Amino acid sequence: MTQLQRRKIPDAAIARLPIYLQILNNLAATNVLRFSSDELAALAGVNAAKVRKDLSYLGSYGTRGVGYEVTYLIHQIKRELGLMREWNVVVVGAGNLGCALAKFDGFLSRGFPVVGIVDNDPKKIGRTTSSLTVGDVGDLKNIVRDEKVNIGVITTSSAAAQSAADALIDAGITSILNFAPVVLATPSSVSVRNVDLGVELQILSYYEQMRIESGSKVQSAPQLNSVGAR
Amino acid sequence: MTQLQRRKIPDAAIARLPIYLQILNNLAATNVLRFSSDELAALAGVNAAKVRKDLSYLGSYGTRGVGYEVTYLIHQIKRELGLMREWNVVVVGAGNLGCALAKFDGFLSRGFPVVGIVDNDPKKIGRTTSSLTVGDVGDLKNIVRDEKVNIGVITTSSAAAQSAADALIDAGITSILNFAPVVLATPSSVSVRNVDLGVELQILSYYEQMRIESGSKVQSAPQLNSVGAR
DNA sequence: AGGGCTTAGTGCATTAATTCACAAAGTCCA
DNA sequence: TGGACTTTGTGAATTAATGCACTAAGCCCT
Repeated sequence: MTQLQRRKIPDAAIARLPIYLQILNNLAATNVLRFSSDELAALAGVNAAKVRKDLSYLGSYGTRGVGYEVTYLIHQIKRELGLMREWNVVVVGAGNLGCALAKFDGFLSRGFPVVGIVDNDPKKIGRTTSSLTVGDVGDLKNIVRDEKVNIGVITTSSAAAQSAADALIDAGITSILNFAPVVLATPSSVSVRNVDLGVELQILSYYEQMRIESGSKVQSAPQLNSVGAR
Repeated sequence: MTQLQRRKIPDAAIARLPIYLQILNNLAATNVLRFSSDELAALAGVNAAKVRKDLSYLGSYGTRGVGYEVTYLIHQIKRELGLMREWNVVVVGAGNLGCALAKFDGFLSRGFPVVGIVDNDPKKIGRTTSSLTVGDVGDLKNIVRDEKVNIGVITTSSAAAQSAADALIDAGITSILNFAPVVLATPSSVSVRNVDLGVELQILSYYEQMRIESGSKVQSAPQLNSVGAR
């Protein structure tokens, strides 16, 4: 039961590491060599103690009185997050959003090349978007095998999302990023993260309304998303 | 200091209400009249006690031994989230993602009509996407005033995101949905929510790597996002 | 060499969120 | 009418996350 599974890093800390990484990459690009927990905290908009605690989960890579080395920490965070390699992505659903994501260079630049895009609509299959041709969702299994896909992105309508998830899981995918506004039923061995743009706006509207009702004396929304299903 | 600001609902609960709402809308569409906390919990993938506690923040709207009424609860959640009205949205950044979002009917259908899209690139200004013409980011102030914009969506490059945020804030916007992978510096009176697709994938990759390393005996990612900045 | 300064690392108190578990309140049917 | 059954609402316990505040370490300057 209690396997060692490396170190147990709290989920909340894991979710912050990518943000630190992004900031450190910026620092590296401007030739900054070192940083302190205070500096990173200011840039990330969090508490300095939290930064130190988060980084301490990676190991003791700082130097007291000095700080942390930018490039070394980048390396350690990438190692921890599994970013020493690329993870191939397939997009299911070739609508507006799916095509935009397939072209989106933010994926490739962060080590997540989109190697395929599929749809179930014969009118869309065969179209070319950037360097990819829309495939048939029925070929998902082959695509996953041949292109060594690790992550599936669902950008179908909500009606089609569950069968898209089923197809991905059937093809052996265990990590899914879901943009459809539905709660997917998946085995617990599969990781799902939901990005529901409507939900985000609705959360904003709650805090916006609070501000309006109480004469703007109200605190603002937490920047965290918490699509708290499952 | 201690103003009554309505009821104080925990942030974590607020973030779940939109998901319940989405599920209840589906139930209503299939003519379901009532539901129990157990049923909603199963559909949302959460614990039943959590559902009851979350709903209890809205008031005591259930009936013991029976459950909750679908349409009545929909009404209450919408009231609480500020969804009894529409909130107008402007998109800053008319790239792939910005244009896809401007067309995205998931915004309008949930009460967030996109009433404008702007860019700073003269080559993009004047183009028409769906029913909108790309405006000049310099006109943001006028657009916000004339179109009664409540929420700004940033889909610029990361380099341009901060100045986009500054322009939105200068125009009087207090709610921002940010897709650029940077931490925005904003006054605390402004609500910012970040959707960073790269971050989501990196979180997935962490759990995917865990599974691979420890022979797939590892729990999966939390479905919540926690872009824990600020 | 040593004292002052800076900053990481962390134990501990606090706060927030979750979950349990049970009493209260209602339905339904004989 | 009454008793079995269902399901809410919520105190209380538990777990997770946060943030304080102090110790330990290393740098720098005289």
